Amino acid sequence: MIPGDLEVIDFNRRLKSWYLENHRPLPWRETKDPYKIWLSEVILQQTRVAQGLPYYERFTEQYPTVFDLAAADEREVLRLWQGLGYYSRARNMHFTARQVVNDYQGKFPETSEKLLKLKGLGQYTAAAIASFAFDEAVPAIDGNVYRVMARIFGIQSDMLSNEGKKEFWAVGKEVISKEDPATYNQAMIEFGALQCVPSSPNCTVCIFKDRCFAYAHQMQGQLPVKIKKLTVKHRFLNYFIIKQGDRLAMYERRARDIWKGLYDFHLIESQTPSTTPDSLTIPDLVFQNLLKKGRLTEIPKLYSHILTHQRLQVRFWWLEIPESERIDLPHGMAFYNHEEVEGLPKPILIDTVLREENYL
DNA sequence: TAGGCGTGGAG
DNA sequence: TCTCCAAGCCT
Repeated sequence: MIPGDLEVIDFNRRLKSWYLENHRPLPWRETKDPYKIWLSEVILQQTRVAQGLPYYERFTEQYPTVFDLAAADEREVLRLWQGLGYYSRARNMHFTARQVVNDYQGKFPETSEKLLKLKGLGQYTAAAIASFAFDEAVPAIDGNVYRVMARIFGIQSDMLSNEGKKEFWAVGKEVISKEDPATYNQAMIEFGALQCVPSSPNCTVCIFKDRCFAYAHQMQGQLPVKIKKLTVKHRFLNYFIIKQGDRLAMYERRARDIWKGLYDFHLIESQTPSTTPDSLTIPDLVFQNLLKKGRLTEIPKLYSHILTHQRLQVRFWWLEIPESERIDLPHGMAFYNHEEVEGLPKPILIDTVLREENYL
């Protein structure tokens, strides 16, 4: 199934001509600036173009150069990232911007091997930047490309296993155009995104239908092979929004857990869905004290929030403290006024609740 | 190395 | 309501 030299030339010619006619005009394709290409690649990791595009516009506007990004506070970067998910991408991106400024005089390394050393850049992203910005002939194999390669070339090894990845990589190195690797990589990705789509691809109009393994064997639904075992954990979260005047008590999530670096409220996790605060175990003496001093109001709506590997059932209470009370907050918490709360990076769930409660 | 890490859209 | 998944990476 792996094409010979002549087939590779024919494959590349067809692929490139398809790309030139069909590709979407996306802003990061209009530049050779490695900084902007890097931004776009990090934003687009596990993210659809439609979702990432507005973030790319905002980031390039707010931080036109790597120096601007390096000079920003991490909190500010996370706030701009809010809603995109996988927040470690933003933290790593900020870290790497500072490294590029401090260790590389603001210039990105120009080979995939060196790019790979930077935090937040894996095999795919390093190859993408190296080929798009510096025309290095390395295959950039993302989910789209795995799918295209598995189907056309009939590669049946598990794309999520290390062995499988090696095989795709080896074939990719054979097939990539040495004359124009940048366009080859863009074209493979775009072909997967527009033509060779995951479900129900329209193969009758495909330029490769005469030489596609999956089409010949009607295995579009079976390829690529992905063996994944995902266990979804159920969690029950109980949030107390401590409010005094217009100020809310929030704290930064620092543990190795979801939403690291983002801000939320006083949280009590329970093993079962809770109905009343009385049924919760409240070990925190400071918070027990607060409960006595404040007025507790339940937000009746039960929120469910779905992450890749967790299903959250979340209940919220307002805990309003009279302005006259002088109080201590649980450890690590601080009060933020309305404007500050708006400016803090928050999980989308927290932002949604504050909007529905007409606070934001 | 396998499991953790968000959010939103589509079927 | 459920499943899949979308330009993956880190530990």
